[in-house]
Amino acid sequence: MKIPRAGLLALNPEQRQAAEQIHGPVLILAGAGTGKTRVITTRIAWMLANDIQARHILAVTFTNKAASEMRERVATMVDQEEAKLLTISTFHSLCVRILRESIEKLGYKKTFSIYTQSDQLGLIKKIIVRKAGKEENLDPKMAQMLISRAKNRGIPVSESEDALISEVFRAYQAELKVLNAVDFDDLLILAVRVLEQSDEARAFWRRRYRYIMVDEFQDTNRLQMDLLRLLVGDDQHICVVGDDDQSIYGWRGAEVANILEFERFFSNPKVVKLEENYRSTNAVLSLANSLIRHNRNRREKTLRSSKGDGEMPRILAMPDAETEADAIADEILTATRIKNRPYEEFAVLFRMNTQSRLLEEAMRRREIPYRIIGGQSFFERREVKDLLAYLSMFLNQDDDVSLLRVINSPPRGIGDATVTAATEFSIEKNISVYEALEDLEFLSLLSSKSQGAVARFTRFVSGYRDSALTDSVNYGAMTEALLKELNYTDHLRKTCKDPEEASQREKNVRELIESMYHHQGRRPEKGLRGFLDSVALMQDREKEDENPAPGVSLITMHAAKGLEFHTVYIVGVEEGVLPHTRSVEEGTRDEERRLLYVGITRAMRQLTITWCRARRRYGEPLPCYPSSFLKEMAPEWMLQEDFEVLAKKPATEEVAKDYFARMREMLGSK
DNA sequence: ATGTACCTCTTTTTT
DNA sequence: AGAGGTACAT
Repeated sequence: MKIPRAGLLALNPEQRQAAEQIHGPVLILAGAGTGKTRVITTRIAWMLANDIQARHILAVTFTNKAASEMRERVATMVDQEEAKLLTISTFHSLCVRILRESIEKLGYKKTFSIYTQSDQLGLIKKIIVRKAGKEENLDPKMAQMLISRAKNRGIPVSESEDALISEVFRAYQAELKVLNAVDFDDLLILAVRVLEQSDEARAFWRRRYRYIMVDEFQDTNRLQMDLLRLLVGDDQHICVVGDDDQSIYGWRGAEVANILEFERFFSNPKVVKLEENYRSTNAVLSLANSLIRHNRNRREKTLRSSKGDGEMPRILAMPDAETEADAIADEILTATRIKNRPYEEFAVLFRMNTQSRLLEEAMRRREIPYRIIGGQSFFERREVKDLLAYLSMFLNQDDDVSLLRVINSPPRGIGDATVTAATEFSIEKNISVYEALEDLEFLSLLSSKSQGAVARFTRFVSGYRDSALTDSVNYGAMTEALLKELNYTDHLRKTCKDPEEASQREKNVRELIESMYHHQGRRPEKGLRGFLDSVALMQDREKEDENPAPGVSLITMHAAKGLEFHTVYIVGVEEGVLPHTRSVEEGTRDEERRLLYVGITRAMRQLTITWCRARRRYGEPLPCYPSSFLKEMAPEWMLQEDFEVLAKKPATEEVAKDYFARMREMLGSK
């Protein structure tokens, strides 16, 4: 009881109001940097102090990272044992939890596999080839996007515009069911369906979660809203926290309407606005406010802070992206050397991942440590995916995608011809590929050499299957045995160009196994299945509880949401990049504006926005122009400069002093 | 069955 | 400029 009181006292009046309102629908409009996480965690503590049972509280986030952060923050405020009983989870893991319990009501098997984006893409590619041959130039990524969009909107197949895509869609969905697999969208769709169709399931889950909180509510899509409405009981204890100005996932189906028209879904909510910003200077906030004002259709908010005006944000024109990267890297190097500032205080934000390459090179040349957030996820690496596919195949024998991935990697004499034959046989007989491989009729079609190879493979798989299916299996040790049997290290050395790559991949394998032991130790009850589930849902680029590498952050504006840095550079703010050409075409300029707004509000004290006069595209140089957003922002809160002019200007006294100080330090440190 | 050389096409953001 | 896929050679 003491602790939550103290927690409440640390809040401003609006925050406190938000935290104390624990009954009925509540909408908290939390501007950037207004202490929203603190409000949520205090609110949870307050609920517990008011004798609401921990097991009845559910907090939903979008990312694993947000969930674990919240878990940690709550743990510092409340009793440890109670904290363990709280459910703090992402939408997707919540759905997995519901489905592992109740999916059989929908005629699915409980052992279903979860297909990640890349599994999904692989399957779609295969179906396109099968349905359309290669003549049809149907982009699999495009198909994937359309399918996902249709699924999220709940549009039946026939209504999709394109006939071919709708055929692919139908085939894809049927195939998933045969494979006993679900994709990310299915997790939500099926969870909603279970709750809709089964009174028993709905009652069960409503009884379980009586108080629900949702973070980053502006990012919820239709399905997530459906899920919430089904989960929220008659007493309507739901509290959502979000900021419509930071809604940047519209392209993934997020509906700003969920927050803009919250009253439509839950009547008479208590609405609290948080506008006191604890992160940035007034200069940064004024710039941000002046930009976001240009969006229509939003809940009016004006951020303010008591930090003073601070340093003037700069808008810097650069000749090209190479110079841009070099100039920023130089400046960071100087600041760290002279002012002794840690690299962690700096971040460079960009619109597209491809922009990170030049920055990385610039950092590397100067030996500036950096971390790229985003990029290829650990679990998407080839060697990691391979091993996970083996495990998934052991667990779900209908999982053809995993089987086909590993059937000849490492090579074991089962070639394309055999694989194609097995696939065709399985389709014809309506059985899984694995069953086809065991089928005597199928085997009789093969040469005796292939027969031997296939028989060796099925014997190998069945050798692991039984132990994989045992709940208490030590899967870390099992995987190590598997590695040895596969001679996987040799395989890596053979298939990698240079030994350096091979050793990096070996390291990744090692790390995967470590994370298995780790998971085994922490959640022993969940078994191998639980491990694979959490891995599939870990699209998060940072691995579980990995201590982040120190250094300058190189990060997309999307991935930067929720983070803050003393000094922020936003690069490539050009018409066509931000706003991106495609967004302009699609009529989503407002969302691009919000994206820049998110970028700006990451800065605590120093902000620099740069744009280039030229940029390479497909290797060709292309002239560029400053983003129209730059003209929308308050000129009195920005310093507009041209890097080329600046570079030629004779050094001012202070700059010269800095320079000599830097030289001295560099010489002295050697 | 495996490896290599070209050729294509690409660029948004990701739970 | 780079990745990924295809065609062809070994």
